[in-house]
Amino acid sequence: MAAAAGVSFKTVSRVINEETTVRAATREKVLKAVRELGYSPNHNARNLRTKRSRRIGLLVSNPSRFYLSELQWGAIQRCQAEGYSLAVASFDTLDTSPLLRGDGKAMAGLILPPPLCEDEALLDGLEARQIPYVQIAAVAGSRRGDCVFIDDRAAAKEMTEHLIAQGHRRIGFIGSPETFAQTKEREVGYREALNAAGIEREETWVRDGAFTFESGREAASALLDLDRPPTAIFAANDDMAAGVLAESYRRQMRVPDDLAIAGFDDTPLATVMTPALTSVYQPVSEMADSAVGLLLRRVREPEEEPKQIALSYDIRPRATTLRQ
Amino acid sequence: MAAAAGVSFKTVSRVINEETTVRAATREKVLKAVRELGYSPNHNARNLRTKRSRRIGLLVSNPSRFYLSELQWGAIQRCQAEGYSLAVASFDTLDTSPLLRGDGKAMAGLILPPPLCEDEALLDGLEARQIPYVQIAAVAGSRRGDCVFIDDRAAAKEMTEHLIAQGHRRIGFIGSPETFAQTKEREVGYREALNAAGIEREETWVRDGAFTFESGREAASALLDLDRPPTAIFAANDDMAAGVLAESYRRQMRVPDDLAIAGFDDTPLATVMTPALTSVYQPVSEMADSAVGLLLRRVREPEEEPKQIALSYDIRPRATTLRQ
DNA sequence: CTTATTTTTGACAAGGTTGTCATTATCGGG
DNA sequence: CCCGATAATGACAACCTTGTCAAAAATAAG
Repeated sequence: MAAAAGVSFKTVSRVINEETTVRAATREKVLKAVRELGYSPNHNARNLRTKRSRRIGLLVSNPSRFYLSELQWGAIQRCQAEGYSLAVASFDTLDTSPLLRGDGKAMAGLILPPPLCEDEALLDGLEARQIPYVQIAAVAGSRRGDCVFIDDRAAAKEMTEHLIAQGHRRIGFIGSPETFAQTKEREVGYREALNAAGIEREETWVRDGAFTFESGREAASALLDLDRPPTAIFAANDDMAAGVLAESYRRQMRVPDDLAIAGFDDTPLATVMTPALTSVYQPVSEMADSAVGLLLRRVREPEEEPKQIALSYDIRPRATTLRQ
Repeated sequence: MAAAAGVSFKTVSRVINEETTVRAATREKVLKAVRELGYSPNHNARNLRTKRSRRIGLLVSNPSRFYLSELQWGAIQRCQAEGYSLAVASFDTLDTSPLLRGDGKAMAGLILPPPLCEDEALLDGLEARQIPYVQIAAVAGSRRGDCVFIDDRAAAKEMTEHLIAQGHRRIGFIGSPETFAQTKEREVGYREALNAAGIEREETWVRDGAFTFESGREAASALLDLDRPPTAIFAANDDMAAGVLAESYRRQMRVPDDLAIAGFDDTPLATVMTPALTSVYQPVSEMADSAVGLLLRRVREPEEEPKQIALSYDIRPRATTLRQ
């Protein structure tokens, strides 16, 4: 390669790395040879020498989270634009994850979607090894480093307000057990909206689900069996909302007239259901883009203050809450 | 590291690579030091020296393909089990894809889901560069190398037979334009089943869709507007089937009594719809597992004959076709 | 046209690993 | 207990880059 251009391999290196100390004529000569030979630098040798890597890792623990594929797509786009590549790995424990073994610097940084973004032990381990990371959608209390998120509480509050605006006073909520902080935030938003509207909330209106269609259906069944059942149900994700819809069909209730239904996440499911599901849209691929941006910033400026970026959500009212 | 075990770094290398020429006592000594120091080999140095890579690339062009996330999950599991890592990249053209630049051997091999698996130019390029690849779900005519697939034609035939068994004689099909080979295979299976059952098919029963919910709904609308509309509609994917269901709601038809609906792919959507959608299940994560297996085999034995693995599909009859 | 200064280029080492080959340790047999 | 054969280990080079520093070339100044 160097021979083809009639220069030393060091000069080639300089051209590749866009150093300024190369004469224009020489640069042209090298670039021409690069094109003709289809040369491109060896990543392994590069990374070995510089002890840096141009790879970003996306750590996943639960593939069913709908937005992983969209998150990933966004991350890929940005990574490639920046000359990085994206590796995806499933995460078991800090020690067994192959991404964290290797020479530690196998990855320039890691993207941590929930629930990993709230795994204290993992974050500790990463900090100890000085591996940059970005938390995706971590809740307020657990934002330790760079983080990208939406305000789940405000979004849930706004959605509940939407239901209230549709004339509902008895509104059920299907959430999750204590351990899922993000869902708990959504529940808090729901409560806040009811309080703000002066609606006296009954404890029986809130049920725990398990994020699945079936758990949503069961929770809906319990809610609708109440003596004075809710006229609207807000589920903390779309799958559970789909379960609510299924239960309303079973009971031959009309949606939204007998029962209004709202979901959260605005998964592809929402627009494919019949009637279409009112839901909260999150700009997932934008989140991914920002996450990669934060990661690269930290790679370049390791000592900067952590930055936490709130992106804007969007209530998407559809047929399950809008009377015609 | 070598010092800690009291041996040369070469002996450490031998232990790590499980070479047989190390005495048991020495091996133990080294392994102990490895554990204590949390040592693990530097991938870059390794790959640099061996000119091999322990990374597998998953090339994607269209993130909306439902099964990508499941395919990927299966691939990750197998890769990690084999000590490989998985990189995901979006593919534009052969020249611009960063996976193919680099020193060519940046990847041990590539997984090509549709429609990339049928991109002749891409396959040519990979063969020229001697980069191993596996085609996922390529149709019969375009299986050039190692390939993992299901028999789309037989599956569609079987699904159509299921509809016939439910008493349907007028069965519509929503497919795709000529260019989507896999969908065309499904259409052929559908035709075969009708022929085999002695049903005289009418040309108007087949409509082209665009894989989306909305295109499914439109195609269904056209089919149901026919003078003698079909009593069952088989859509070539689940999204379009969901569109058919939406249209049947709009027309206040009862499913499956007035109209039976079948989909293909058995996406998460199928079980979350109401009523649940009859669909064709593909063992996607098993496909991914096999694909990685084929890739590793080719890495080890580059000259072996290409192997083409047909995996078994499964008709999943649900409420959209089963009368109670 | 020469010298001093600055810009551009090249030589060499190093990064952590594996392959090759030489050396050392161990074992079995006399 | 010694010798030869075999098993285990180590020394050194190489993989392809980049960082450092010295050398060469170009430019400016006199």
